[in-house]
Amino acid sequence: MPQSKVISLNKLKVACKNCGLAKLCLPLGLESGDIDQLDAIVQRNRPLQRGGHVFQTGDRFRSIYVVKTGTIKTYTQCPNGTEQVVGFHLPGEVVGLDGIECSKHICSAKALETTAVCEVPFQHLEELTSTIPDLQHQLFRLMSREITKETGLMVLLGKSTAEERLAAFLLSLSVRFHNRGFSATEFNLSMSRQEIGSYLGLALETVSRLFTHFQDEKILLVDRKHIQILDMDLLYDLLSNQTTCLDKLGAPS
Amino acid sequence: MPQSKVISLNKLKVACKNCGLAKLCLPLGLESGDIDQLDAIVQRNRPLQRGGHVFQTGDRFRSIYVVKTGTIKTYTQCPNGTEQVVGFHLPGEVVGLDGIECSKHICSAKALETTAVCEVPFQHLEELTSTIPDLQHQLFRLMSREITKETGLMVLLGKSTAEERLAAFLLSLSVRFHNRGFSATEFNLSMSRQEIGSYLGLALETVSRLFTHFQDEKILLVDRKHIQILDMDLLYDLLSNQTTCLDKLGAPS
DNA sequence: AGCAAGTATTGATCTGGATCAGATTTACCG
DNA sequence: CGGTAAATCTGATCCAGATCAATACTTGCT
Repeated sequence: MPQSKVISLNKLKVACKNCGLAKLCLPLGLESGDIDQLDAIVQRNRPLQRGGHVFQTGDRFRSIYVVKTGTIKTYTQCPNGTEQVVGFHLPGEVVGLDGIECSKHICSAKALETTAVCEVPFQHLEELTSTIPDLQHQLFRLMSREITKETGLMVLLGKSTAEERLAAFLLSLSVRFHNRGFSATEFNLSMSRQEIGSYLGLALETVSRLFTHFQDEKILLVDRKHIQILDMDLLYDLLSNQTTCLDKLGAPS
Repeated sequence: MPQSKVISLNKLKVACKNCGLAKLCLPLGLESGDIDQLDAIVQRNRPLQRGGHVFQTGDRFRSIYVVKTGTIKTYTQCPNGTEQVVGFHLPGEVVGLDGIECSKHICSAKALETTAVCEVPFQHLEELTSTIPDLQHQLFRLMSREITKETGLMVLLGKSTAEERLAAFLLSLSVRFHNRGFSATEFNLSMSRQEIGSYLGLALETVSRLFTHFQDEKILLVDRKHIQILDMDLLYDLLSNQTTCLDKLGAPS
């Protein structure tokens, strides 16, 4: 069916094929024709405002979502009202895989800033993975990464000091930004101290103090949400007796 | 090809079809013929002695493994020599999924007692999942469960007190034993206090003291590795202000 | 602009659980 | 068996980080 040129171009522009994140995302390792098939099932809805939910705890599981631009945090709500952050998700990272098991989401996902996500209906995806072995393999790899990432965080939470946790967190962000073509040494945090603390199992005051401390040590330059890493080596040194390699904290291999 | 009756019977005996764990394992939801196909690729090697390794960190990833009898612990080694336990795996639970991403294992898996595992070569499994949608779905579910399980543990490690952690651990074991047809209130721990502590992010002394404390409170009866839960309700109460539902700590939904 | 509400910093104090140390019990093995 | 190593328990001390508290700084709202 013929379509107007304008629409075609528009579609082309947002296609997986032309997406800068393709090598971090589901299309990795796929042939051109296969990417087109994947493309056909991906839904690109209008971007979420800060605070908007991708899904919430208890929602029926229908799709997985890939962050295109912006940042997503995933979190669970405790009975006493407090929330516990379980992940921060940068462009190219998948959210919602937790929902497969019970056909409903067991955490909530909300945008920390204006954020665009690609929605991939899971039933369609499963049909595709049956016929495209490379896609199946890539989905297994993404899920496996999710597992290793969380294992790494468990180790970090189980054993490390506050200093080591924040260092690991910053280095993880640094590596992930770098892999997405951004600076490894200078970036903006899209999450609050409170959220960082919740994620790392620390009080927000401790996070704040550590930023000050890292600044005193000339490791960082901190201006509110803006972070500049002055001495990458010192930051790495803080992790020297950790198992936790950065690839287990969200950096792709 | 005809085979002697003895061998046939023998094979039948260990077939997935006749395995009591089938409903916890890969065959869940599969039709009879499909189970046979799965069965054909499963390798059942001789049981491991206590301390024997299923795989070690850095090993090339070839297979995933399902515990048939016994217990497996997975752990990582820190540069300073200490080890960090990342999981305990009971019959019907899968180990090795972490290896998919980088084609090598990022943790080690060792038997805590005499343990039999079913080895499932992953390449063969991927070929099968392409042609058996139910099997593909079940594998996705198992991986999703792994993710939610670890998320639950992260939350536990991030926020909870020592008491809450041990309570959650014991209840998780209780539920899992129960699902496997064993008593929910009386069981033997196959791991040491040290290993429990490592897993829960606690010192072994703390674990020991908590067992004593739970016994004083008439919640448990502890005799070395033998545990009897006297008051299940009190144990649950300790978790009352936790997000962590037990299904996130390894209990199937 | 000016108020209100959230967010961050900094200081003072307190405590849960780590660490250190010793005694006791249990498992292993020649 | 007895002897040695490993695991467990228990007590005493200490400290990293939580909690409480007060003060700024930011941001949005009317």
